[in-house]
Amino acid sequence: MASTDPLKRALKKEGLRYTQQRQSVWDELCATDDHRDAEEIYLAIRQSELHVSRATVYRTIDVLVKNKMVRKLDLGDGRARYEHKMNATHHDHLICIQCGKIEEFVDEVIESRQDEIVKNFGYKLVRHIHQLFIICDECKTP
Amino acid sequence: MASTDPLKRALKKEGLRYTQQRQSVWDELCATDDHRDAEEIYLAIRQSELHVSRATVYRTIDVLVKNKMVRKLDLGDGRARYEHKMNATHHDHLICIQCGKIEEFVDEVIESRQDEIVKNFGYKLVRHIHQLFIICDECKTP
DNA sequence: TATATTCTGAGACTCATTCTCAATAAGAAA
DNA sequence: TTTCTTATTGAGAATGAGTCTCAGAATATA
Ligand SMILES: [Mn+2]
Ligand SMILES: [Mn+2]
Ligand SMILES: [Zn+2]
Ligand SMILES: [Zn+2]
Repeated sequence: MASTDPLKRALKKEGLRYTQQRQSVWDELCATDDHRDAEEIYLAIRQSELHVSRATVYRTIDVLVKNKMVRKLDLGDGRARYEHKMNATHHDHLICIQCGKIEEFVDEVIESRQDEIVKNFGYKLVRHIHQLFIICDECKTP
Repeated sequence: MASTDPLKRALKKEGLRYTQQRQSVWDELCATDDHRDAEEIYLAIRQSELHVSRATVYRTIDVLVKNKMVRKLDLGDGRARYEHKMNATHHDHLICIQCGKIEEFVDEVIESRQDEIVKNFGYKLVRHIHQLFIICDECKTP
């Protein structure tokens, strides 16, 4: 019965126990499609009755990232951000350098070009980071 | 006579004084084409007779980055890396996830595709980060 | 030379993240 | 269920890159 539950499946695979805390971290990450940092996840869970520590939030996120349920983003502002990968396809990000707003983009031309570049070097692409920094409409002073 | 010296020109423009310490940081950054962190720059200068503090290394690098003489890179390993931009054209990086080796690439197709993506959103591209993580030949176990 | 201003270095500080370890909870076994 | 073993948790200490402070040193200006 646990095989359809991605959290339980991942924990079993890792030889880890299922706990309320781990469930709450995963639930909170899935609650929005935002790109939030660990503190935001921590505070959101604290809003509810459940008690979770920062350490547990970080530790659980690590498991989720390792099992490809969550993506970790480094947007250059000194703290990692996370987004769940439930029924999400690969995409990269546009970031407003003024307000931090994040938008997503996909471009097949770039994706295949990346593979080609790496192939020309004789390597294999493991992963990539592609971020476009812009100034969004609200932040543009006319 | 100072107008041909990029350091003196930048310092003048910023209303800052020319000092031995600032010269040494710039010299050390130009000494190699590597992508080094602040500690490496600091230690390299210390190898010579000149005394420089970490604070001054960081402060000087900030001035150089602001004046586009040096590029700051965030390769995801927790500390910033720097490369001088003397007679260097724009490029992005391939990084070995095993040994950290860095190689450079340029791709005009990707560069123009980026502009197009951003234009479709109605924005203007300020800067971008594009990193391809691979496993290099030496790190590949056959 | 005298005076005003900027720079510098040592080390304190910040802040996200990781670590420690005693108390607690999960789950296997009985 | 109760017991027993082991993993998990939380509080706060530790870490580490980078920043800040401030008194003394250096530089520019008069
Ligand atoms: Mn996203
Ligand atoms: Mn480079
Ligand atoms: Zn904005
Ligand atoms: Zn390698």
